[in-house]
Amino acid sequence: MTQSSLTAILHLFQAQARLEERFSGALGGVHGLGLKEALLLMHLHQAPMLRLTRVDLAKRLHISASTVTRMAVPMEKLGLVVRQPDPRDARLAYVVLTETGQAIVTDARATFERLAAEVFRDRWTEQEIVGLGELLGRLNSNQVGILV
Amino acid sequence: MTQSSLTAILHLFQAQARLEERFSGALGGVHGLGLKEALLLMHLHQAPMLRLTRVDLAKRLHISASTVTRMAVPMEKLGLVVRQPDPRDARLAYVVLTETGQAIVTDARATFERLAAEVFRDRWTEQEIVGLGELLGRLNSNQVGILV
DNA sequence: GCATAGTGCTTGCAAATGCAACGAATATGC
DNA sequence: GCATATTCGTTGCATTTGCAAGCACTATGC
Repeated sequence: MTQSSLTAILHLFQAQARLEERFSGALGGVHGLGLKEALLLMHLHQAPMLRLTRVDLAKRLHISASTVTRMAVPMEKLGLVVRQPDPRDARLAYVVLTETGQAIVTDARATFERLAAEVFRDRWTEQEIVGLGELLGRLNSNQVGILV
Repeated sequence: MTQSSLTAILHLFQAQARLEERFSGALGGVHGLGLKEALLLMHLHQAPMLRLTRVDLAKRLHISASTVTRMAVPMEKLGLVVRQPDPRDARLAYVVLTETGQAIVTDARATFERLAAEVFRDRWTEQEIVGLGELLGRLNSNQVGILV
């Protein structure tokens, strides 16, 4: 049991490292977005009112709040997101997806899907892909994800 | 097919982010090693003659060669690894695991196994863990991993 | 053999990132 | 109500990291 657990975890780390390289390059080339920027937009895309606070984003992306603050600046300048203070709680500053941002995120998601399909194109059956997704999903069962 | 592929990839990213947090914290607390340092040592541990060149390490760890150079410095000072030039090719500088390093890597691997087992402790059957490992292993089939 | 190309490693520099401290605002305990 | 604790967001600072350039060495083509 401990042997198979270690195997699974090490393979997961290895797989992620390679996939991140692959996705970062391709996403950056197509949309000028980094992988992390794309994931941020996708989180906003499936959030109620297309918005999330910065700490909420930080938790979902597993990065620090300061990084979210800094990532948001250039994305605001590009018009992908807008800063929106909360009228009830003056501490909160939502990051809101704009219409431009929605268009970009739709595009980025399509690229994501294409890249993901490529990963499994050879030697994978639909059932295996679904199985992998379900097992990994179970690992994230107490997490907030992008998927609807 | 593209939908299930996307699901699997997004879950993989999400799972890795959480596991990296978990493992980084625990490994650092126990051995004073970062996750990446531990993985570097584990790669050396299963390599022929307990050694690898810096570029080889970089490829296996999916980091740049300069990062390997810099990571090696403090680990040499701690006596975990030693620099060993190749007599045949003066360009090569192997990173060699010392006896101290072997002891540490054995320890770190035990910690790794314990942490990995914890991840799956609840709601996972042995068969599911093995299945996950095999599917992820297939994603890495053309990669050089740590596992023997 | 020699010129050229390629490889391994290091270093300078810039970008990214986390941590801790801070200020502002809200929540809590009494 | 008020004092204290907590939360959110930002900023300064240090650390980490990759990229590009450079140096030393080796392989290749002729």
